Amino acid sequence: MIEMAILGLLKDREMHGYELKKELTAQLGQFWQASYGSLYPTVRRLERRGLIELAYPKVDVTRRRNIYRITEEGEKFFEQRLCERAAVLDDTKFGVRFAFSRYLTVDDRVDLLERRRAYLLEMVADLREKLKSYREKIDKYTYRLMEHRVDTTRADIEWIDRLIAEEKPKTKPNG
Amino acid sequence: MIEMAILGLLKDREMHGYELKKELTAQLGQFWQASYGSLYPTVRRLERRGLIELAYPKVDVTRRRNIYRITEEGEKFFEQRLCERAAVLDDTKFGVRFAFSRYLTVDDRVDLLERRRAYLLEMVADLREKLKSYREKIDKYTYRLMEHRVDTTRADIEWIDRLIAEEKPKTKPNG
DNA sequence: GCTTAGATATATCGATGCGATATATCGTAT
DNA sequence: ATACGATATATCGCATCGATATATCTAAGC
Repeated sequence: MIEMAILGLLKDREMHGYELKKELTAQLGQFWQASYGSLYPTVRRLERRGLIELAYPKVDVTRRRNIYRITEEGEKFFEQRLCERAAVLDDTKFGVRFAFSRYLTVDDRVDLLERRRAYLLEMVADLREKLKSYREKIDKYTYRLMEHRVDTTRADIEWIDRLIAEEKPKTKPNG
Repeated sequence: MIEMAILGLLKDREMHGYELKKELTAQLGQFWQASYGSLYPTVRRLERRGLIELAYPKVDVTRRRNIYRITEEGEKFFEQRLCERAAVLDDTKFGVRFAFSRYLTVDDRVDLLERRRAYLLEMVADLREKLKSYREKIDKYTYRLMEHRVDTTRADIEWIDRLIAEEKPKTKPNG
């Protein structure tokens, strides 16, 4: 997912590693702790694969800053992955895709939201079933944690419903 | 964290790997996807360190099931880690600790909840500041994601407040 | 009794990610 | 001058993930 986040940020403008780290923390820090240990190796990997490249090769030697830009191939890769139907849409995967969903068509964005919605509904149903069947068997605090997850997931679904309602009129102007 | 989860489960009763995987998914599946790729190596590591051991060595050869139990050393390790003050109390770290908080004293449990509360309050304050200063600078969907996080985190804090209120009267019987 | 299918059970591979740390330079305040 | 905190890149060892291989057990259908 860090690959996608880096490509998404570089699609906006050229950046160097340290800058990417700051932006990742600021904009997407809710989903994971962007560490140098994953950032720099991933940047290298993307460069090796030709998905990004140095913007001003060797010019900024004095400052030792490596400023990167996304390549055409990188853009293709990014856009393909972005609208790809992922089997599991957990918090991180959904978060990164939604954060860059300005690069999706309205239809694909609504589709993303609806698949996330389905995933969350399934999770709530599973948890509800477990809460019923486990009631006396599991620990009080584990039980509380499951109840809590049901509550917050319901709030998530309501948030998604509002977003879908906002997006949909554009595709199907009717009610 | 999988180490702690495995030790916590084995503190209740003896289990083999496959069973551990099922319990992890059922009880703690909200926090991470317990995969075989992390489960079996972790079990091995815990065995090598003497924190768990085979319950019936070589007896169940026919079924090839390795049934493990926690050792005294494992229990010590588990209890120390459980009440240890972690610098960061993200979802996973808090979740695992809370799920096994029946092994904590009331005071330590309240302390855990209050540290999680402080962590979440800080996160909300950070996000609020970012929402103000970034308003026009960042993308609409990234912005929505941050708003969403603020909302759900507030719900989280309310849940914690209710739990603290439930726990506290036992230590300080007064209001 | 024979075979097939799905659940049970253990294990490992390569890739990815994390936390800590090393190193050096830049900007600026004393 | 120099001392310090922010900027910047990089790597090490370990933990974790997703996919896959392999074998056995169980139950159903013939």
